[in-house]
Amino acid sequence: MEMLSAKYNPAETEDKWYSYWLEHKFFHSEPDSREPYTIVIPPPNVTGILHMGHVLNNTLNDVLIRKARMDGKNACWVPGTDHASIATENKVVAKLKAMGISKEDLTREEFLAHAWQWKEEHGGIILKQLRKLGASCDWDRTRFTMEPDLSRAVINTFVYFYKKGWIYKGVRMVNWDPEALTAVSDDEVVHKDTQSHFYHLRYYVSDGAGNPTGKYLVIATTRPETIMADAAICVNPADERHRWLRGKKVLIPLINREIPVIEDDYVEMDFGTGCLKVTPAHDVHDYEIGLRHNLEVLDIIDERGRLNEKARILVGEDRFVARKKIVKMLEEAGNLEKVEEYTSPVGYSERTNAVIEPRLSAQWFLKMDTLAKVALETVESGRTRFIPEKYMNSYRHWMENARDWCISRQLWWGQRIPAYYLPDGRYVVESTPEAALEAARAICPGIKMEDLRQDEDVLDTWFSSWLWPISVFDPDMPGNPGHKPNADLAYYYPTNDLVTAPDIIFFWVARMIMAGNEFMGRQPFSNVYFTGIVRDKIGRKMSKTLGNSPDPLDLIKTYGADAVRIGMLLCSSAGNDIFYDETQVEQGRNFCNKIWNSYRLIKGWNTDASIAQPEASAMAVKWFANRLSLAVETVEDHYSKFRISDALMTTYRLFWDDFCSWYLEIVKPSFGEAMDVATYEATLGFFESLLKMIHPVMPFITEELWQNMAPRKDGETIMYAPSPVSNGYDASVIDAFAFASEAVNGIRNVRNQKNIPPKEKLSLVVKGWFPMSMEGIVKKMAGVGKVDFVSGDSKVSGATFLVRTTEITVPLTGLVNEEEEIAKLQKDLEYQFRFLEGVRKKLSNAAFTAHAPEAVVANERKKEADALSRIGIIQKQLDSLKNK
RNA sequence: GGGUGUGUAGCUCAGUCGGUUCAGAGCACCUGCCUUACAAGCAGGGGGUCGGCGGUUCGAAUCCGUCCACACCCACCA
Repeated sequence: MEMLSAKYNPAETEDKWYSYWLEHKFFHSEPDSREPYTIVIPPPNVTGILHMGHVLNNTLNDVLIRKARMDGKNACWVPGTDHASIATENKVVAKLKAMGISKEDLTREEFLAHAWQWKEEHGGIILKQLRKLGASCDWDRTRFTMEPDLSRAVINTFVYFYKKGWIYKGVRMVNWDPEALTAVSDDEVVHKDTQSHFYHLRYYVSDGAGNPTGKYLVIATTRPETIMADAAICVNPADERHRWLRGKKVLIPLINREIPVIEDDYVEMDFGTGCLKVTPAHDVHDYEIGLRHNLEVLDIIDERGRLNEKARILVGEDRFVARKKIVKMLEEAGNLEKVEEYTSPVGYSERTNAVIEPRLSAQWFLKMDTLAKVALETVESGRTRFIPEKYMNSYRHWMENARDWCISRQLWWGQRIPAYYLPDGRYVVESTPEAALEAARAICPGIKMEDLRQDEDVLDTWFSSWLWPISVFDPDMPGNPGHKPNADLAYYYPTNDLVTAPDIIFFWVARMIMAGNEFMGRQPFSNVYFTGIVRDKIGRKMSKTLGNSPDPLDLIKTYGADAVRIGMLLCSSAGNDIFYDETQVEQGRNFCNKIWNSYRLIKGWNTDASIAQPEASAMAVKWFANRLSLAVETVEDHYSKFRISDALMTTYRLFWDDFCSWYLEIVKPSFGEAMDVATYEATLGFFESLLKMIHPVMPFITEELWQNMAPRKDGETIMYAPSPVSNGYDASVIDAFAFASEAVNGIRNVRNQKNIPPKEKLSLVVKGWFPMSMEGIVKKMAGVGKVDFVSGDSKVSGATFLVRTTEITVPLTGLVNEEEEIAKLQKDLEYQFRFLEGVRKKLSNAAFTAHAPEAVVANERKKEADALSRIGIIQKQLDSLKNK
């Protein structure tokens, strides 16, 4: 074989192996007799592009799915995209605007044609990008939430709930986005403290004939532009200050419309002036007061946030412009008493950042009570587990307070609500126009198709994505009349793990649990792993506007996909935000290089059957076999608890420290010499096990080396090589090696301090316990030629150090500075005395020996004995140095 | 305003049941090395009052209280 380059080159290998995997359909899954392991991707927006959050999420997904595959499960990762109605419609509107086309000038059909074209151009880019990351999705199963199949699932679901009586239409105060021209759900409103003003306005008491008397009351409002819609002034019935107003009428400034003064407990006496203007059409709470007092609802703001003709003044002005103007008018009219600076929470649209306008409109709602109750129970019973568990609390709070879900959106991009109106205003809900016509004829014989008008609204995007774990397998959705059993659904559902960000716990996770329970009678996934939010290294969220988000594809190009995956995983403990730092990707790249070069070393070795296995090598093989088993157990434990970064770190250190720095250095033959066959084969075996352990996190380099290290047939892959298993381990071997490595460190330390070149052989005098099996290893790793084991009374001089209670001396006549040696020993002695003092204090405490468990006390006694023994040794050394 | 969570080395984090020579890891840093796999490397090293205070206990990074700082979620004081 050709010489491998000194540096790993990811670009060359990644495309090659990804194509190989695709070619052999290694990612594809079909139901069979194996245990299934299923993940559905959190579908990214169809027109989105890959950002660091996706990298994190999909790396974790890929690690889990690859691990499961190597564990022998039938692993299926279903990819796909979300039509993201508001986000996508906004993008299309913006694009059309740039082309000089306004949405209003288009018919619904024309607009949708543009939208679909946009989708064809940009849709799925993100899925292609995921391939660069190594994501092993079953691409044959790729889904899109607005494809015909999944749309059918959505419509059927709507009809299902409507017929169940859980979907209803109602006029409600909704969160209106005047830019997107649609209602949005409560969850899509972001409250931000906003600097504004508190205007104190005089309302004069009417004389009964619509003329102002000299008396007035004062209200405080942040929205003076809505006074024309006032229906009453409200005071608290217990408020003495305003008793005189009872039964009076007052006049709205500027327009002089007469409104009553009413009383309601809602009004806080100590806030503002104690007088509240009630504007039922433009405030949720005012609307409720209006209902209680039977007040007129006067809507003076249009869908774009402009005053309409009902306002009588400032008609056509934007609400914020109108606010400025009306303040001036009020001031001139003498109605403005004062203006205060004021900060209050204001709702903004998550999508457009427009200030939300509370607005009355007819919307469709889905009842949440039963769905939420069952969904809460699913998580509380542990059928779905949250990792980390802390999200349980907010989940419970939300589920216990879930309000009915406003599922209609005044958009075109999405599934159109299957409600069909008759000319008389009645409507029917059916999954197809034909069925609707039939239903309509039942209540209105002779009606024709062209008489029916379908509802203009579409459904909230989440009303399709909540079906995702079911609909990707069976778009017909169980629960509907005539539904046939579906083999895929039966096999893959419920899915195992869901990896997602915590900010969509209510939008998506909770609702999938609801749909899963409703249609399947059980949870859609067993575990939900919440990732953190990816931030830059100084803690800011990654965003386009800040420009602090690297392009993942650039990173992959520079460092390689494996390195990017490692960089992401290194800093990702579950549930904590991720502070992304490019140095972590560098660390990943360095690790790739380390793996690469260790392989170059092994590959360069020649074997010679006539060479006997050196003792040190035999011991190293024995030790590493044990060490490997221990690590496998640790890693498995980490995976079982979703501690992915810990699993990675354990593997990383096993490879770098134990395998490269210790094992390979021990078995490495001198330059130009051959190696014995037994060691060589054991080494290859270890290396393969290590590659398999690393593969889920670094798929490309491990496939490359695995393919290279032995002849492989076409169609073979490390992807399906079984995960290494533990054969159990002998703790005494691992401990003996640990002792040996401490001894080696001590000797190297002496070498460093005395400036002894590495090639110069040292001799060693050992007093005390020493694992004889490790002698060869110590000799090789520390450059030691001769070891003398002597009794405790022997006098030795040189550089001395302790390993546990064993005294090891490097005899160095000439090189040892006795002053320094004495100072060092004295310092050590002091430490030992302090330590002993602490231990004895504990032991002399009667309460301690009485209360503490036997094992703890015994351990303290051992500590005492060890300390005494070490003190004895050090003192003897000091004596011999001083008496010279 | 209410709730939840976090605070351990310069940075990112682990630390399970209160007790192992427990104060750890990785990175960064310092010193010495271009030693024939790897300078993207090797060998060695320094560094923390476990956010503050108080309590429980024989014993506290760990449990309780309180305060401080930060983060997130929820929320109608017009």
